[in-house]
Amino acid sequence: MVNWQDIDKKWQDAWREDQLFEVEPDKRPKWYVTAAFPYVSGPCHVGHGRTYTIPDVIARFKRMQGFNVLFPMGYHFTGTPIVGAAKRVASRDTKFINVLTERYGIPEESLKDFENPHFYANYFARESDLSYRKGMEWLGFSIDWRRELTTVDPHYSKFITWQYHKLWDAGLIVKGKHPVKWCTSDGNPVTDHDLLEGEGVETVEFTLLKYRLGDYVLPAATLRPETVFGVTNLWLNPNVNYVAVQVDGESWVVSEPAIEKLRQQGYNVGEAKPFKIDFSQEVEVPLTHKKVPILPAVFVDENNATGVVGSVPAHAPYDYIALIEAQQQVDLLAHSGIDPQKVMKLEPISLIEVPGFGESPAIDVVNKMGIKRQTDHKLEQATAEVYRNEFAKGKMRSWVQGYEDMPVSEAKTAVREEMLADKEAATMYEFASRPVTCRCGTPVVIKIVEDQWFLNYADETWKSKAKKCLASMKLIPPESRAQFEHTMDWLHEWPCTRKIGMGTPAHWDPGWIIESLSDSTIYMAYYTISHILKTVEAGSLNDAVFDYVFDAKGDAGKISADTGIEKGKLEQMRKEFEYWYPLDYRVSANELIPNHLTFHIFHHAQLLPKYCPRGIVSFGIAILEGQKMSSSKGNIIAINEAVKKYGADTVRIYLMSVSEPWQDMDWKTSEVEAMQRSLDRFYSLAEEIIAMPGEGATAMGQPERWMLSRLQTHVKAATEALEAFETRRAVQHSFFMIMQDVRRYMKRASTPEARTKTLKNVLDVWLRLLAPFTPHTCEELWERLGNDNFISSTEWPAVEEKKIDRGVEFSEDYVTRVIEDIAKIKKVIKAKPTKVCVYVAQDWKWKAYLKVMEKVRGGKFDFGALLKGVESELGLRLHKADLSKLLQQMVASLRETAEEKIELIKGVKIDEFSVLEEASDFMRDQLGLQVMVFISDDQARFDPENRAVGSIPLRPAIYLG
RNA sequence: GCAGGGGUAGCCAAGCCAGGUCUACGGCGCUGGAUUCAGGGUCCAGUCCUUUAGGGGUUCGGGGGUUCGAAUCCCCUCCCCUGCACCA
Repeated sequence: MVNWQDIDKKWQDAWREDQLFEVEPDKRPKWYVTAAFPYVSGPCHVGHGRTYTIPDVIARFKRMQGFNVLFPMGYHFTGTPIVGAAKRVASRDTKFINVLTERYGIPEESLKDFENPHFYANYFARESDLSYRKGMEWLGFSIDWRRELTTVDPHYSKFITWQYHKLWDAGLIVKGKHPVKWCTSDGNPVTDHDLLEGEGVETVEFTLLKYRLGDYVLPAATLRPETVFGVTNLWLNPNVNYVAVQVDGESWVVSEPAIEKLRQQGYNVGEAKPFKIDFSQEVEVPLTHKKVPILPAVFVDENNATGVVGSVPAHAPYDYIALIEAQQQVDLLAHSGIDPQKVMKLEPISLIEVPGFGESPAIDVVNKMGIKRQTDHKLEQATAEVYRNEFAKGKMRSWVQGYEDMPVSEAKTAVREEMLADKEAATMYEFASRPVTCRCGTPVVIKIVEDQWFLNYADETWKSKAKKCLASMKLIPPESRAQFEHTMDWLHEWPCTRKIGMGTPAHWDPGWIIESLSDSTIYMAYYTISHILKTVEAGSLNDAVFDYVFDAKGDAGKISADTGIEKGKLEQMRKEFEYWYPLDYRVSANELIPNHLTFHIFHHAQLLPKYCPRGIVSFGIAILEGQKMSSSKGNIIAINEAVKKYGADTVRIYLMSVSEPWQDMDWKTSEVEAMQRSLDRFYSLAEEIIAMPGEGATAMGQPERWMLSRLQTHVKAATEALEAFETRRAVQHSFFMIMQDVRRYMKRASTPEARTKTLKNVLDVWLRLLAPFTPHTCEELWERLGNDNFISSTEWPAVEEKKIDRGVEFSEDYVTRVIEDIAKIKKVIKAKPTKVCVYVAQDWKWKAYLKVMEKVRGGKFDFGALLKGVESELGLRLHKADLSKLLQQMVASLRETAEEKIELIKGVKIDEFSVLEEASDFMRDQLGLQVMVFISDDQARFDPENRAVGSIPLRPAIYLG
């Protein structure tokens, strides 16, 4: 058994002592990669391990290719979750405390410290065994730790201040209103983490259509303002208490719960008085100015928006059903003073035309689903179906004045805007589903925050710069480009400040803090100078310093005099930045494409326009035994546990081989254990090879040429794979496939001397191919192989094209195929054979075969002509029937053969007899049978059942006896 | 709804862009055998059905089409996952 932990430590120490990964600009070409720094709200687990192993593997690969590689790391402290977690500790949230104490082993008595967000963050950033720093060190990452940063470092804040000065000056920061989830009891915005129920619920924007009743306004909430043309009546719930209330100088009638919502959303709301609904009255529809009745309906929910609903039965299943019900019980309605005549006269008014539906989509769907009552839950589904189809495929009917034939998707905003402009409508936000409740138990409302600061990603000039940058970038996987493009088109103002959390205050309005997705867009540039900044007083940093470093503005001497920073340091920083930038690859999760990764491009395009990033790799998510990982619930495997149990290299190579970076990754313990055993086996095999005596020069036989050809095939494939970040494919070739080939070769080698020489040759290349994945193991074996340098800084194996021998590989495949055929027959027959005779096709059959090849490739051909041609050209005296049968077999087999392979067969001109002769010992070992090889027309052959006549090229006849 | 991704044998998963070498890489699991053999490890073999001579049949979400030939190309359809903003 190998002691992985000892090997890990030995080499991690050696790399550190040698400062192998602490890099400075030099003559070599540079290669710069960063991964999104972790948000340090919990332990470093195997999901993070995967995220950071990918750049490390590529960094190691590039380093071996001769690049000067920079791979830095930092920690994200900014934002609310860390503060939120600290708060949960302070409030002694039982569930959360249990995770911390029981799952993460934090002693009860130190919980007090965790109430401090800084302590909390630091604990998981670098202090504890669960920390990112330790996890990354234990995995052997080739990080330049001198450049480590956190986003609350005073130096970093200076950098962010510079960044936002530039954005401010460019006019890209704007002020506006913004809806947030708000707890009226805490008086604070709430994040999803703060919710008791209603996590992930979306906010929808209702249009309030102002129906008029004398001096009163009944604001009916709708998501579909364009249907105002089809209104037949208004719905109010007779069981709901409505109130009259002054709203922005008008008298609105709404349900009671709506009052507070309107107030939070910036309306000037006065005193509320009870309002008695008089169902005998009629209201005036906005825009169309039609008079319509008010009818009672129980489906109207007082908690949804205003509790007032307009009725469009032709296009809303709820409205249609409610209307039918009303018409079925007009007598009852009469008690409320409603004129039955009027109700009976109401008819759905269709205003939208949808292909595939009749006059009224709502009626179609209701009938199809067999819905009879307004309390039927299927109405939800029916509504969704109608809305979806009308929005996607519908257009306004030609009678709708001003919107004739307009697609519904356009009419929706157009009608809304017209009505808003005429003050016939207003806006109200509401949750898409309820209830939404704060942890404190209070219902959450939507508040419109005034004075919110936004980054104006809608700015067309900025957008086009970003798009130009994107167009020049390499994206992995390529499919992500569509997503980036879509995001760029759709992105508009992004709220860039927060009231709570750690971070850098906004210089223009210090009550606000730059939020976390806005202070992490160009920190890759900061890494290039981070280690030098650490030797400088944060207080001495100003915009001029950063302008000089990042934009070559100003004079180093003058800046030095103004700030007291040594001129040499300023120049060194400028040099570092120029050398390392632009960034070669940014690696991050694909869920960050809609924000962080796109922001990264935007900010570079604006602030460092000469240094557009060159590429982005987007990862899939990580799951654990099929379950979503969650730090706050403790459903994770910490790096620290994994490394202790399996060793760094098993974890690394497992993470890299289980799926490609952009696919989802599932950590499965049983497979990790299998991986560890494989690595164990590899280690013993390597030791065995190293211990093989001597290395005398010797002739290379067919098996040796095959082995070296296969090796080169794998070198080539692995190199191509790593260039494209395909870690899984690279491991498949570098580890598993070479292993398979070596195993076969060891049984096949022509002489012990050739075997030793070949295997040592293979091992030398093999270790280098594996070094990016399993660097500790490879260093150890590299040393044992007698090398005195680090494998981490040795050369990546070059592809030796001339050793790739497709002919040899084809011959070996042929041997394998023959063995398989014999084994198949052996399995199927009853008797227990002791020997096998193999009869390979004689010369004339090959000639005929090549001839068939010519004919078959074109598709249809004249078989009779072929038969005649072969017969006369080769001067054969066979029975026509026999020849015909053979040729037909050849045709059938060639028909199924790919063009490429046919070319190979023609090129190789394999000598079946000598190939099988040479391999006969191997065949004997594999089959447990004595093996004899004959050419089919050999008169002296042993052939008791006259099988040889049936041989065709590449498909020898076989006799078992 | 919008955008993106995906459905492959017991499970995970490759192949699909550039149609034939695909019963379909690899791994896990399972079965059998070997091993100075502890039911562990390692090694070998097998793992859709069927077959006493290398054969045959049925498979790649469902349906249809193109082709001598389709997991791979085209059309339709069903289902699943992710993101959609103040959450990093």
